[in-house]
Amino acid sequence: MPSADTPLRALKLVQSNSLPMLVQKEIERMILAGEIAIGEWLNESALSQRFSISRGPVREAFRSLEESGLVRQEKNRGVFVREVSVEEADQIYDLREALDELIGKQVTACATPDQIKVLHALMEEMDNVARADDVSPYYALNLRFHDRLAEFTGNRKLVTIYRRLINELHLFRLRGLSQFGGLRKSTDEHRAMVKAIESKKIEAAGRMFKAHVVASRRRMDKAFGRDKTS
Amino acid sequence: MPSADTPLRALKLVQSNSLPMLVQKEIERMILAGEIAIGEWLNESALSQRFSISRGPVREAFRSLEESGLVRQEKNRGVFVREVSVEEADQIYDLREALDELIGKQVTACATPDQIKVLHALMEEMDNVARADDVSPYYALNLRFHDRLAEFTGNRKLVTIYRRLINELHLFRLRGLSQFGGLRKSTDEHRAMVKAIESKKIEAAGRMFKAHVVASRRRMDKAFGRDKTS
DNA sequence: GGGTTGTCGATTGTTGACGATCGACGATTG
DNA sequence: CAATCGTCGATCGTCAACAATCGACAACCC
Repeated sequence: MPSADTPLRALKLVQSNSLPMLVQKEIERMILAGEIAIGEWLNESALSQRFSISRGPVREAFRSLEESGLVRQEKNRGVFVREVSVEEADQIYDLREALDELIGKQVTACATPDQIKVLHALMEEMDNVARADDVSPYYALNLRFHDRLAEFTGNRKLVTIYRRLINELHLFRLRGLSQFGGLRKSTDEHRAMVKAIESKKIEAAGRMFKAHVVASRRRMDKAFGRDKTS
Repeated sequence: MPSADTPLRALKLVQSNSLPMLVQKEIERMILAGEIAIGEWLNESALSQRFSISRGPVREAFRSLEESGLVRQEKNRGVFVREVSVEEADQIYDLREALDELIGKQVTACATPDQIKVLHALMEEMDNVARADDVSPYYALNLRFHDRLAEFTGNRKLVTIYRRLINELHLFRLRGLSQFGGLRKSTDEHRAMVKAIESKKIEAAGRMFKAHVVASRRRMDKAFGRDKTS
């Protein structure tokens, strides 16, 4: 949390963040936090008034958000929070399988002891909330866990793409509000993944990561009451 | 080439394309065609005057272009065509390996005879220009070939991501204008890829596609005079 | 003369206003 | 009474003007 208490920090903040960027981040936060419902219409002037700015920066933020897949724009109608269909979620999972496999391999190849410590710490936290079957914080921690893994590859483009996909999947999950459980199994898989990283077996880690996504997709399918026997 | 000769087409065109979108596409074209140099500064008002519109739509187009990775924005300074570093190109190739492997597998799993025909046609064209060592048209055909393959997966998100990566790689290539040859080897690999698709061997196709990216990266490294012995 | 500081033109950031378009509501007609 | 058409309010698309910021050049001081 970057607090702007000192003038120095405030200066850097003002220099780096433009109005449209700030608006973009705030709207993104609102969408991901569920403050704006899926499919809901985003009123340009209402938002600009809410932020006490004009419509220009809001429109620019909309363009960024559209490109990153969070909203959809209809000409002369406005922008809406995107609704991710089942088919699309499926396609995203296909991508995640490939990307997570890559993440597993790359992290195994280049992870530092410090980074592995971070992973262990996150796993411990997740263990705690999983024991209490506390889905909401578990979900957040899970996101952080996978995000860190993506970061540890050192591949910034990968991180960007990965985050966008996760965001869109989040959009899909928000439709059915069930957080589909399987917390214990998930933690077991995480443990196996980190173990694979520590053992420096690149290919094995890749398979492990991919398997985790596959299992994760299965859990989701189950929660949404559809079987993928094919 | 979508000609707007009939009023019906023009209507659809006007309805779907907004000014910012048009500008975005045009600037994207200019960048990829090399009409604007790498690192070059994009003058907001100059562009708006050139298109006979105001600065608003241009600014919105900039936001989209930034999010898609073609330009970089510096606050109070303007936007510049992004310069893709060697490190970044490397990272993109890592991603391409994973994505192309996925593409190979998925296309093999679901390609229709018609689609395979399209691939054959493209390969034949490439053969012709390769025989003449005509790099420029070969390059364009190669892009189309891979783009079609991505499309044939039916995974729209994959297509979007793939195209962005290809665009950024193109940005990198534009730095050193050498189109790094190896045309014959490239066509051989393409033939092997399509053969794998036709034989319906999913895993083999995946490996073949990945290998093509690896070889392609090697050729680039060579052309840029750096060895990857590590 | 080297370095610093003030000033200026150019460009970006932001705004408020105007015209165009859309969806909804109510009037009209068969 | 139902279906269609016209009108109206709300919202989007676009624009032109204003304010803030930057880089460069020149004047100034030591």
